[in-house]
Amino acid sequence: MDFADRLCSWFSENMRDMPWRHTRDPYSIWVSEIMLQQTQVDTVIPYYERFMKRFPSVEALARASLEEVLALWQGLGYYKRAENLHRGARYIMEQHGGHFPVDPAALRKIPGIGAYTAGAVLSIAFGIPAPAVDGNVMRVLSRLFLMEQDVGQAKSRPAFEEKVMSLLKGDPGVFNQAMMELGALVCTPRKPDCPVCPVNGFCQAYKRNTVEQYPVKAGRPKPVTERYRVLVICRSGSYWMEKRPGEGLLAGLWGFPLIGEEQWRLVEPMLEKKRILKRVCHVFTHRRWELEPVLIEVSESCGTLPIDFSVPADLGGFQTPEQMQRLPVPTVFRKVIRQLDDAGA
DNA sequence: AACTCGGGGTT
DNA sequence: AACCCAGAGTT
Repeated sequence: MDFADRLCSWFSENMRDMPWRHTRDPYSIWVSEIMLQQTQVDTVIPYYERFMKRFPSVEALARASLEEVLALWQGLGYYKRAENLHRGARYIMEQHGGHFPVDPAALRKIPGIGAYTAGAVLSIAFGIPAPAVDGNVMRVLSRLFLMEQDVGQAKSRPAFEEKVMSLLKGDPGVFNQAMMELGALVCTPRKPDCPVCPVNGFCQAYKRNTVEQYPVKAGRPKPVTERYRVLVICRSGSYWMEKRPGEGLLAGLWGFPLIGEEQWRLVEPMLEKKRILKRVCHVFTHRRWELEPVLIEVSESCGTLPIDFSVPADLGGFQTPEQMQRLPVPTVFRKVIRQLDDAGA
């Protein structure tokens, strides 16, 4: 039995059940792969179920509004993925008559499909031998072959893709998924379970007892802390929310106005009804927000606040709790809303 | 090549 | 607290 035989036979007996493993429909595989980018399987599953129920086909997704797609995506993170998925559906309708191209170069032109996702769709949906190299696969390969390339660097990718192709045999979709499953269940980042690994006989790092020295990866800088006051402006039971700018962090999502300390010092003395809520902390990959929410009650337009209440309704407005529920509001602002609820507001 | 872009699970 | 996750796009 060679490497692929052992790997795939282990996979057939140990693979987890996932909704997208019951189909080879390219649209279904595409949606799952986009959601799974930098996101763990158990986190994705409920989002995937809801998404496929609402948008069962490329046509259905292409017809939808971006707002509705973002609303289903809220809480999943990396919201550009949702925008690209939506754009991609319209692109596939217009450029390919609603059918997925079976060609690698054509797939790569679809927004949001990069080297990994193209390989995943080609192999899983179409059975084409193509490398699908994600973080799991790089870790497995680096241990198998003592690969010293930094897995965080783009220039390392070709070496990993070559190794995959040298091992690939049988059904490419099964093989690629088996490699990822091995990385997720056995060849884990810390404390890998080498004694039960079906391919430990092929693993050079296991042979030398250096498994935990792989993969090689440069460290990340710590998130930078930013502090803001959050203006939670209440007018007769509704709350002021704004659509964030189209670029940058949490682009296009809805939230409360954030102001720095210096601006707060100008506004704070002029406010009558205010109430400081419990601090909210939220960590992004490279930033850490420490938020101090301030509940402010106003009757009419409050000129002392640095807010323009006369913007178009699609850019900002007073929202009832029910309306807030339907808007795409990222987790950090949901945390603020939670403090509001806890405070009995 | 480096930076940006979320949120949550694990250890 | 550190690390990682079925990565891609921009600069």
